[in-house]
Amino acid sequence: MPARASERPSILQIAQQAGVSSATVSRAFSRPELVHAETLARIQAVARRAGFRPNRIGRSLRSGSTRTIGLILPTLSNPVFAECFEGAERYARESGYSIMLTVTNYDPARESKAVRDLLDHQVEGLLLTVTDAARSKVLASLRDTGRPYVLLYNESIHHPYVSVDNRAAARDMLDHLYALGHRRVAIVTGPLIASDRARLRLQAARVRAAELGMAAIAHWVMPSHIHADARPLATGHREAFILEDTLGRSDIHGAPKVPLYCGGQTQAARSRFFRTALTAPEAPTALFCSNDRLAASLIACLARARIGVPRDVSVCGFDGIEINALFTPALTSVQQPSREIGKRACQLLLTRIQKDSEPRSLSLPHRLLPGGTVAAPPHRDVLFTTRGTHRHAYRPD
Amino acid sequence: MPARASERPSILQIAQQAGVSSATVSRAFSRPELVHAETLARIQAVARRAGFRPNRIGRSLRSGSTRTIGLILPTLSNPVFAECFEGAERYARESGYSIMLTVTNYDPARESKAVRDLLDHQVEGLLLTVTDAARSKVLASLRDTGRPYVLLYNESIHHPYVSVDNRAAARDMLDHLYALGHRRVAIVTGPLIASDRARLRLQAARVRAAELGMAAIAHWVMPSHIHADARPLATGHREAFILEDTLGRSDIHGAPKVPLYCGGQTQAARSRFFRTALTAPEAPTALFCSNDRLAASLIACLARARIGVPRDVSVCGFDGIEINALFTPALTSVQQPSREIGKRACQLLLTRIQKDSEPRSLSLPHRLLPGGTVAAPPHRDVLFTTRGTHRHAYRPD
DNA sequence: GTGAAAGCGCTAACAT
DNA sequence: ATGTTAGCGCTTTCAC
Repeated sequence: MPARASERPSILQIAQQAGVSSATVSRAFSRPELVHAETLARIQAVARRAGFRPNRIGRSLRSGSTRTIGLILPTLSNPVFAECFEGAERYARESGYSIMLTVTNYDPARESKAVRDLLDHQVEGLLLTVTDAARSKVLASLRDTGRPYVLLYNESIHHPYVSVDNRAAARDMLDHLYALGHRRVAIVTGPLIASDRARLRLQAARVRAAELGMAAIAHWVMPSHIHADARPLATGHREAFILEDTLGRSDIHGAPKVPLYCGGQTQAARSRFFRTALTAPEAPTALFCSNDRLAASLIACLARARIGVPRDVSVCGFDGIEINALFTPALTSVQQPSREIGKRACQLLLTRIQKDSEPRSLSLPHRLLPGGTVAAPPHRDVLFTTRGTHRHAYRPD
Repeated sequence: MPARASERPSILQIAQQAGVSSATVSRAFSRPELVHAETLARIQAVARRAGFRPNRIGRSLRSGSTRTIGLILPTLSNPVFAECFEGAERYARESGYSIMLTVTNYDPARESKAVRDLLDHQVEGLLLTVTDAARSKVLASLRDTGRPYVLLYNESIHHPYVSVDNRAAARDMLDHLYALGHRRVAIVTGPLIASDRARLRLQAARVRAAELGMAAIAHWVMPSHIHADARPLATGHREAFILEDTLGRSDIHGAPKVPLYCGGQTQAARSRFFRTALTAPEAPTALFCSNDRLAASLIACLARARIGVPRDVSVCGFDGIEINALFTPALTSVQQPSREIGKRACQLLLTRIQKDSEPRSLSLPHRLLPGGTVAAPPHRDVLFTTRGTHRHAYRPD
């Protein structure tokens, strides 16, 4: 019967009851092979009876090692990060490490505070996704502390990271759209385009569009309340987004940098916007969303405006979360190996912690997952007019 | 410029540089109002320059308080738990507490290990969801330690919890189905029916069906690979599930307790199963799934078998996760306030920690969220035969 | 308002 | 194989 919390025994009481020194009890738990079998058994018996387990705070203070790592993610509502967490957590647990986790909701102030808090807890390393690695003050100071850390999803030339090649992934999606006949594509993001990944993808997509001789890519911004973890757009949003290269170089492509704000606060206003924007002469035939949640929301939004996907417009996302396959039609996306990103980042981090090795980065392969939401562009003259059975309804056809 | 990790200064060096004792530096950080303004400023200046922040391991050891709580969840891939985490984490963070998180994948052995590990880390309390609260050995021993803890989602008469009233929620869904004309309902679960919530809902649904004069509720078990976080069914699955009342009473209702295993490993086998099972004379007209992810998988599965929802069969879930609204048609479900469950549980826990108060439980209100996947039952003679435009396709009608 | 001193629970260096 | 000793970084009396 274990003792109650208030009476939790220390190593000294166990030592006395077992008739040995505290050092021997310590060895019995941390390096049992150094202790005589009989002594070990006696200590274990006493410890079990008393409900004793070594206090890791004491151990951490003395040994200087907490066997704990910190994890900082924007949110867990997005399955991308939830899966990444699970990959990292599993690897950490199997390596004997515990995880302290906090979320930032894409707020740089929270990112800074989280880093400080976790360092105060003496985590041995940090795994984190920041909104914008290039502009993050806290990342620079984290590097200066000498504590190992690895970025998740943020590609950066100044910090170790594990990610996919966002530019290549965006290019692949553009190629896919081009191959199907699309020549006018818009990129759709939430108001959180401060995210460096989204910017990287947008920029690479624009370069690729130019290379392929496609029309310049427009940038549409969805209002925040469609996208759960978004903050409101600042007023004057048309000026709010100066898209820059996250890796520090300037955007060399001459495409328009001013985003177009999509619709207002009401469903009716958004429906009007989409019906107008998608029937204009130079309207995009495909909408490339910066992530899958946004893509799913957008499709629902278009459905309410009676705009069919992919019949009237093609839609694709980014992330390749598992739920995509359960939509009808399945969402076309670029899959990131999120679990693997978490796992490999944790592996890199633990290597750095244990061997004090050089920081390294890793680009993991992405995969284009074709779904049913992207098809050849429709002829303009049948847009919004023809009626018929939808190929992808739930019911038998 | 902060010092590198190896040279991280201690309170003593700061004291020396500031010309005060270590006690004063300590006060400057933990109770600054006790320190003279000038002294405080001097200490802060020195600390900033040296990059000093108090080591929380030292503080925890001395003060006996880590300001950390442990969180144990089955998985974060299910948005129910991800949202719950966010609710708890936010409340904890705003109260000055950090969180150590681990997942168990519904494995009781991992649950036990997680509790031990977190207690070793001297967490001040524990928030956890276990597979089966009534049978959990580790919960009983956790209670004996005297450490505060609150269960999430597990309703239990022996432990404090925050949950919805699972029986009432299941009854409400049965009433909803009944009102629409359904008289034969099957419950569909993953192989993880070891979950006490799912058992509670199944049992309450059976009782309600009897009260309403409906046919006895059958229990279908989906094979594991449809449901991401499931482990394989043991062989002899037909005998594997003896459904018992989680709260300790026996199941008084005489409905069949042996579940029916749905289909095999291939899509073709499952399609065959569903087409047969749903056209039988006494076939269910509605399928009540134990959670929303399962319901979404099932609908996709039925679609592949060319069985329309809700045209040929109605389907509903449990949890009310946000993504439900993005399916077409939207998934009918019972909503649990997951974020609120996390928040309130954390609140209860911190109260217990800070005031050493009595353990209390909380039943939060659920809400039936009608979607498009439940409709009046079809006439048997039109089942699988009529063709036509689906009301809920993405494209305009 | 500040300092001196003790010690939280443990481990590591050294001694035997 | 085990004991002795010192001390990790901090907080907390208790004194002044």
